[in-house]
Amino acid sequence: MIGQQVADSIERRSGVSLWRQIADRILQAIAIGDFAENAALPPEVALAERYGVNRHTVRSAISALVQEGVLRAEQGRGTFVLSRKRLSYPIGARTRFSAGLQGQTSERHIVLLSSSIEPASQRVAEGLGLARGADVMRLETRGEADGRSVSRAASWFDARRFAGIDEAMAQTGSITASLARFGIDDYLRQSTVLSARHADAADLADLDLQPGAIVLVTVAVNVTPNGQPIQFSESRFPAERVELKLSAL
Amino acid sequence: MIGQQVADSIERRSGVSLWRQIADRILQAIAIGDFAENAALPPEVALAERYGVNRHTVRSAISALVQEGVLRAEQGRGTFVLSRKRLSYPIGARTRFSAGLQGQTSERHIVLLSSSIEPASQRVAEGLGLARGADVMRLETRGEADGRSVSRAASWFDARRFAGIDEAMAQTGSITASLARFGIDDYLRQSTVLSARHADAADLADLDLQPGAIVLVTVAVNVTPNGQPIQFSESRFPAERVELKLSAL
DNA sequence: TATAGTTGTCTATATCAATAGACAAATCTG
DNA sequence: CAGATTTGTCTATTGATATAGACAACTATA
Repeated sequence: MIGQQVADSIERRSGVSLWRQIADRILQAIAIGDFAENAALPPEVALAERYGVNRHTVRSAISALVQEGVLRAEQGRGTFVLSRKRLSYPIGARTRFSAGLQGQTSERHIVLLSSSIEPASQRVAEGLGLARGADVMRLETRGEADGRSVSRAASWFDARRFAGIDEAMAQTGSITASLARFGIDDYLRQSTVLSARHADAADLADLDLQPGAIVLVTVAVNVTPNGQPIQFSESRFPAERVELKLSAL
Repeated sequence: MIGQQVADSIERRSGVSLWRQIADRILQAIAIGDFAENAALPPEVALAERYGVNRHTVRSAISALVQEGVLRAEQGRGTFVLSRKRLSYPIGARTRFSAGLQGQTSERHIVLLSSSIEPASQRVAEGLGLARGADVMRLETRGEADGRSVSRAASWFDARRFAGIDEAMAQTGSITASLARFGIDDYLRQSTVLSARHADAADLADLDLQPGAIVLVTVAVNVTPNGQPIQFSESRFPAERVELKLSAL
């Protein structure tokens, strides 16, 4: 047994079904590296014993992961790991989507899903240093790497200062490039608050997740080098595909 | 409706029961501040309609939260919010347990649960810059603030250099103070990797959580100012009680 | 080519999760 | 006090979850 892999049992009558808990464990074991890519999982009977459940329950977990494209089951041979480990997404003073994932993926970009102008809510106004109710431009975006959805975010900008930033985003596919059109050559991450929760219906659809998945949530403010807030954002990352690596810049 | 509170619906046949999903939503709404302390929740029928479920399902969610000490239900009057918002736990180059929570709580300390000497696993050895299998001291600790469990961690130290650090921890209740006894006046956080998952059986017991809860997981390395690794740790935070605030120091 | 080991399928049963409806009990308001 | 609002309790029914056992289908290997 590698590391301090705890032989933790499973919780009953928890509101989370046993098959989902086991699927979570398997996903995590893969992400941690307990199972190499293309390696065979232990046979169903062994897993059932290890988790203290019926073989059929293990089968439910596995079939969910097969559906999800993480595993491949072959009758008579075994069940094999397909999926890669989690992407490691760096967060620090200079967080950039594409720069951060360099080397880990061959292709990545941001897709603009929608944009709208709305009055600033309390927290958006605070984050951007505007009056509550002031016009803000809201961009809904999805980050993709190698065809997998790795993030889903809402960003808010001062609608007056950054009028037309939605078009810039659609054209460039990059926040950094879009801000450059408004004379912002550099920006820093001022603050990041991190939490986690179950994915809601919107997350499931946008990030192509299975129900019951967990998302990491960051709420952040980007500022110019001299401290003026320019972007307030809430991003959601699928915990099964992404981990956040904090660099203290 | 405050902010962009999405009226997101609930996922069926997800492996996560509806009542648990709704309990999660309510917890989150409280943590975000949608419901003030002592405020009344909307009546059960209203919640049922809002989430598109039966009233009994909402009642299951509420009774779980009552059990958990987050809500208080009073017949004829309504259901009220007891719990505080989430603690905001700072993470940066100088992360210290007690220093970080200053101002948010009146009382906090670290409890040493157990200690042992074991051979270093792969990742511990890498983190501490030791040979795999070298003796390391492992400390299991729980962080408490105002009587609530807010973290659960395993820490590893070079057993030769820090022989007896377990006793120091037991006496001082502080990592910083214990390290000082070994001539470490200052240390920095070199790296932090962040992920999230469902709480396992050990987490549930240690952090006094209800089954189905989510934990934030950080894996970190602390180093001396000149870069020598001294501590490798894996910490788990209950997502419903704690958020992590990243400071780019 | 046997045989052991593995995944796939079927039937049956018990428990949990969710819906539905009705009414009691407590509280608040006019 | 009367009526409206809200939580608490009960019964009944349906579907999802989990267990149990048996056997078929396929694969690898001695």
